[in-house]
Amino acid sequence: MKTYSIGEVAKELNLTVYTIRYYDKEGLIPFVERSESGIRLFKESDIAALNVIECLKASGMPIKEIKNFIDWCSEGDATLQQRYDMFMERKATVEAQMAELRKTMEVIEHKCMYYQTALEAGTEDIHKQKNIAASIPASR
Amino acid sequence: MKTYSIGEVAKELNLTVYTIRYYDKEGLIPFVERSESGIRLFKESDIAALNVIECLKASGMPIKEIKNFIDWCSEGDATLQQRYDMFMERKATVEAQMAELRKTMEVIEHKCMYYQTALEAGTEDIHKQKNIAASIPASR
DNA sequence: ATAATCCTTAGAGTTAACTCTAGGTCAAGC
DNA sequence: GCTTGACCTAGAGTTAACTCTAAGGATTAT
Repeated sequence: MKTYSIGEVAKELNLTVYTIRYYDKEGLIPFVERSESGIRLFKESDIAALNVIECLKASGMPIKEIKNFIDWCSEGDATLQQRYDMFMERKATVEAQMAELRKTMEVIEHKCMYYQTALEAGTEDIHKQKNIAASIPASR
Repeated sequence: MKTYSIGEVAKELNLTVYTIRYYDKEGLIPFVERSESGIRLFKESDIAALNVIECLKASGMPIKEIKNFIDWCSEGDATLQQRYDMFMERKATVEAQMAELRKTMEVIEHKCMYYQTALEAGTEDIHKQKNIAASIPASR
């Protein structure tokens, strides 16, 4: 079976070798086998597992919680429920993150328009005028 | 004009007073005025500014870059172009983050289904069977 | 066979963003 | 007038996730 070196895996996953060794130290990839001389030999399935780890990381999960999941995987079918629950919870947090990003985007888009208008006018005062203008009728 | 204490602002924005003081230390809120005895007096507009800061933070912008923006704001109309460019760039990065979150979500949803099937079968082997089954016709 | 370029470990250093502590000052209520 | 709780600063401590260094072993290319 073909295997890959840590450098090859790092390049493929856009990680540094330091990061992969750090993940190993933290117990995220206990399944990676070694050559007689101690060199890590990554199988295709190990790379797939690293991709899942990257996905969990992208979902905002801290390394220690990812380790829990990896431990559950090693424990077999007895932990299927935990793993299912974990992914359902991940789904909920990612949905929440998407909702927050949409809110953030709204504010940013509003600011883009604000500065576009200000740029066209050559001054930010154009926005302050709005309120002054609105107050004129009352002052008449 | 009504003002608010740091504690009131912290509660309203769901921050700690430590965090707000830290932002002040980092130069994010130089416009907040003080009482004679040195106590911070937050105006409504200061709270609005903190909301923009929170928005930039939510977009993944580091504090030091947010400070650049705050400095530009103090410099007036001469920096309108920079500020516009900055928000346009923010818009692009938030769009990229949304795209990545969508990818992450796909993987997670796939995993949810994977574990649902495994739970129903009582074993993860159900997924390994797929490949074995697929290889049977060839082995006949 | 020897240089270059991988790989290994243990452990120290870095960075961002808080988070807290110590030692004070200040303002409101009893 | 005194206690209580919120405010202040300077600076130390924490945490997560890397990131790198030192010292050495293995593999490949000429």
